[in-house]
Amino acid sequence: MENLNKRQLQKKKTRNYLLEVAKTCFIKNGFLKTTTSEIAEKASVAHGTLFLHFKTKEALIVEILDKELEIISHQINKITEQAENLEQLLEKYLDFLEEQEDLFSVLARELPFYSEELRRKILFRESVIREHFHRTIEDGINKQIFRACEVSVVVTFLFATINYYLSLKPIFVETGSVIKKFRKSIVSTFFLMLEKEEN
Amino acid sequence: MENLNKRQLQKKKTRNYLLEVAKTCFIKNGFLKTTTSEIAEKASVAHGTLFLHFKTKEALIVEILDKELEIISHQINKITEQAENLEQLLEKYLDFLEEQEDLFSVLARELPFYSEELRRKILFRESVIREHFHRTIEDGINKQIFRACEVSVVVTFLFATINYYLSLKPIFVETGSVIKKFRKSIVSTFFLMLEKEEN
Amino acid sequence: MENLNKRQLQKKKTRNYLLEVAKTCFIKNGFLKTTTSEIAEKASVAHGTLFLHFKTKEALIVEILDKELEIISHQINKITEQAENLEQLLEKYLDFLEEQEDLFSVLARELPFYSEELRRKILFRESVIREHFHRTIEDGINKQIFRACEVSVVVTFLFATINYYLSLKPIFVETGSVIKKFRKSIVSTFFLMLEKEEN
Amino acid sequence: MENLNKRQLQKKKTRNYLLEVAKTCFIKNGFLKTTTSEIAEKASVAHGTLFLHFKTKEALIVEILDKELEIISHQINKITEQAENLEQLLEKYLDFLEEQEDLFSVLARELPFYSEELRRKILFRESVIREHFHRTIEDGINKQIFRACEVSVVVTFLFATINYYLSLKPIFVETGSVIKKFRKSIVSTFFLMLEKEEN
DNA sequence: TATGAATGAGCATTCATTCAT
DNA sequence: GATGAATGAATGCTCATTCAT
Repeated sequence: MENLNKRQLQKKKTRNYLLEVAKTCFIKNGFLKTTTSEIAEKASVAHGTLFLHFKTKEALIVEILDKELEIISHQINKITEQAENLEQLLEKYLDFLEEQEDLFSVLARELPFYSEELRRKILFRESVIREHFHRTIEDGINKQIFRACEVSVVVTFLFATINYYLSLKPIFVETGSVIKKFRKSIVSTFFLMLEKEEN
Repeated sequence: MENLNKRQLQKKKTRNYLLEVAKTCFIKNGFLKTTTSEIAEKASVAHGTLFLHFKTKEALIVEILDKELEIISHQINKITEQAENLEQLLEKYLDFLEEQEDLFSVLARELPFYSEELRRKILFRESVIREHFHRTIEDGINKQIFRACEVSVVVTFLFATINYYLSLKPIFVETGSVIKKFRKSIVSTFFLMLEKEEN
Repeated sequence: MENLNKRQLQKKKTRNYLLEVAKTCFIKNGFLKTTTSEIAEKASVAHGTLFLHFKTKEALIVEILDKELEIISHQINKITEQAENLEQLLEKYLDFLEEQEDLFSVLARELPFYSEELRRKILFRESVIREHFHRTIEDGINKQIFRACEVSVVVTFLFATINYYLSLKPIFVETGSVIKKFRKSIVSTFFLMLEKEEN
Repeated sequence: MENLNKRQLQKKKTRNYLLEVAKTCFIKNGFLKTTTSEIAEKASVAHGTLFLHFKTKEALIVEILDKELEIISHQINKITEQAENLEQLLEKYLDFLEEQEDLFSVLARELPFYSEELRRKILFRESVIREHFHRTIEDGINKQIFRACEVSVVVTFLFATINYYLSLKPIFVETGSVIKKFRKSIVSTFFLMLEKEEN
């Protein structure tokens, strides 16, 4: 019994280590340019071992992103419950992106090149978050705090802009966070689309 | 001497033809997926001939985009000269993008993967039209037609959104133009950031 | 002591179960395409357990076929005892093949790829039934029922033809039995070699 | 012009050399077990060079077999014209097989494992030859030289038997030709199915 | 100058077998 | 005895680039 647990533990440990190493590689060179043998070598396991834990390279990517996206999904859910207004929601979302900025930067760049399935998964997770924004904005419009607008397009403007900064990160900052650098501007400009002039 | 000129002429002709063919391939599949032998074959020249005219695949990409960017520059200048107000400017810019949407779609997708040099060149051309938006908006603010705002960020929101639709074009439309599909929404939402409420 | 016996019993049970499962896999995809991990998975034992019972994949094949050949031998003996003439012998042999056609189809296909040892074993069992055909035909010749001929070659013609239909089974039938489909033709053509013209 | 010819010549030379080396490897180890890198190594060219001349391993196999089968097809056509009777036809066919026995031995063994396409091609060539036999036998029946029979099954008995000896060649002879060894028996037994008793 | 045959490092994936637990 | 994680050599195939002709 204990023996079994030890084994399972060891496997999970290796698996998690591989995920960790792979994530580092992916962040450094992107998913597309990272090779499976590179990951195996950096993790000091045989090349074949990688495929024991993950059926394909694609599956490995999915695993990493699913894990990351789920975390963010959970945390966003918490925030939506806690966040009392749109500004708080946006600020918290930007906090998350900033924390994992290197990963999301790669994602923003490479998304159009992923397989249909992977793209779908990523966009689905994003859409969940988008929906929170959507609802909060609609709420504000109904309460006449925000101006009437095409809500989904407004949300697209926001996500597109974040995506833009992330994907071109190396152009905007030599080191450090792009989100941090443009956070204030993003937030204030975003609210231009929503706030009534007298505010 | 005349012989030499003839040769040079022929060489230039071949070079231009190669650029033309390569552009077609590029638009169809993107530079990353286009192979040098594919271009050579479609141009009916030897594979090696390509490397006689262009030292590397990267150099070929640079050359094509340089040429294309020249044309784009001209057209942008025309647009900026003709447009009498911001709305006209934006509409004409979108007309222009729609005309060459396949090219810009590839560019939007692949930009982050190009070399620093190439990226800089492309972004420089973009900055020309951007600047015109910038000036026109500032004008409007000074004339109190538009609201006060961080002009450069507002412009980034616009370009980021256009970029977003272009880069994910296959997701948004099966066939036809993304720009056409979202033009109205883009324009009206963009002006939300600028127009005073009573307008 | 009793404990040990229990263990040995258990081991034998597992071993037999593995043989059974492996046989199923073998019949479905052939030995060459069947992987050891596939067998282990289907038998719900660890991959390594397979190699505890059978030193190599080859040894496993040998074991399975040995067991199967034993059964076949018994049935062949039954056939030879019951059959009163050549026609009955052939019909009963074809019955037997039809019953286990999937197994014999794989065997016919893969025989040339097995190890010398294994091939010898299989061919030895075949030679038992062959011999019976041989004797029965010789009897017929002596009794002047059949024509004079090289008996062993005539028998080879028969077994080769059966083997041919079995090994190319998927070409001859989409579903169902090849033996059934060609049985009549095989029988009548086989007797062409033996029967006197006036028959 | 001459330069061009030299080039083309060199390419054809390499190609033919690769075919030659590949054929040797295939005869030695079979198509299935021979690897592309093994062929390349033995031919002293880069691994990639193989794929310059032959798109896939399958294409290489097809090429080799097509070449061989075409030769035999042509020669068989000649013989049919020349051969005045079935015996001559069969003897000449066996001559061919004997000449290329090692290759046809591999073919007989591996045919069931080839891709649908390849199998089709091989069986098509064989069917052309079969047809000659078919027609010649039918002729003989009409002329009342041969007995009435299911001609196609009789032909199958012949080809199946040849196939059987070829595929199990290593069992029947340690060295030398199986066809040679069993030629006489095959011929005489085959004619048992056809000849009238008084002949 | 133009050619195009040749290169060879690189890729994701498979699988019988081993061995520490 | 049983496990199953780990191994690593091997596979068919790609493609930007080179260089002898």
